[in-house]
Amino acid sequence: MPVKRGYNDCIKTIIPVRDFLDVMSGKWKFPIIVSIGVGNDRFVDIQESIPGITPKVLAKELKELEKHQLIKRTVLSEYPVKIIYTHEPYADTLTPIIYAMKDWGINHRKKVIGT
Amino acid sequence: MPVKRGYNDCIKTIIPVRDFLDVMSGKWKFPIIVSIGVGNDRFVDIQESIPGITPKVLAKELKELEKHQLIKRTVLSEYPVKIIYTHEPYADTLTPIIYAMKDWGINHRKKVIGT
DNA sequence: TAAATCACTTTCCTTTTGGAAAGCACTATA
DNA sequence: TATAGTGCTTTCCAAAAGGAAAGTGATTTA
Repeated sequence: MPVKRGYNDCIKTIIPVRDFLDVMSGKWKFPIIVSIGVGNDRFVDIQESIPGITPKVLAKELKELEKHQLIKRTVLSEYPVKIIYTHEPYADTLTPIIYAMKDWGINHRKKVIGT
Repeated sequence: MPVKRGYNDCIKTIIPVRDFLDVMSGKWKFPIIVSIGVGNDRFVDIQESIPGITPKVLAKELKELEKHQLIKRTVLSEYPVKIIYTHEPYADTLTPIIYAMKDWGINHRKKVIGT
């Protein structure tokens, strides 16, 4: 006769992981954070540093990152008007995750090519 | 006169980060990996351990994770027929990322509630 | 007056993701 | 024969994400 089974509770890990994903999911947010992190602070510079991103998507993602207090938008009233994007300190908390993803990606590419 | 500007190259980080995202992006893959990791090996157990997931989505994501050699699907010919899902060793390479995401999520929730 | 620069915005469209509800195939037991 | 358990699949649909291409508005220089 079948033994009664029951699932193991993992909600204490799943909830924070999903909190993280709610903020940082999608194809573009990490590339944008990385680009700003290396010093790209202008819209067009960020755009050119990320292959394939369109201005529409970049504008939308920048707004979301600003909303979550990961980046700051500053208007400089010079000519031509400059707008610069910089990291808020909170963005630095993502650094360990970025390195972990980067390491995984490097290893994964080796694995896939090596197969 | 405007100073010539040029973007900083961050492609060596962006490429591996995107390789990672190509495999692991989406709302459900990490929760599924976590659930299997704590010992849920049956379809329905995994389903019940992840709030909100539907069987359609779970089936699709399990196939993708299997394709990427992160989990293994094993058929046990008992009655009733059992199918169990277990981690491949490769799934363990995600552990540091899962902990980093979890820590970030816990801290983020504190920050948001505390505001 | 025309052109250039910058930082986007707008429109239109396709693709991907997610979700609700029901159904199906198999086997075994009552 | 009817019912139950397991692991899905199917259908239909809505929402979100992504992309191509062109346009906008403010300003200043030629």
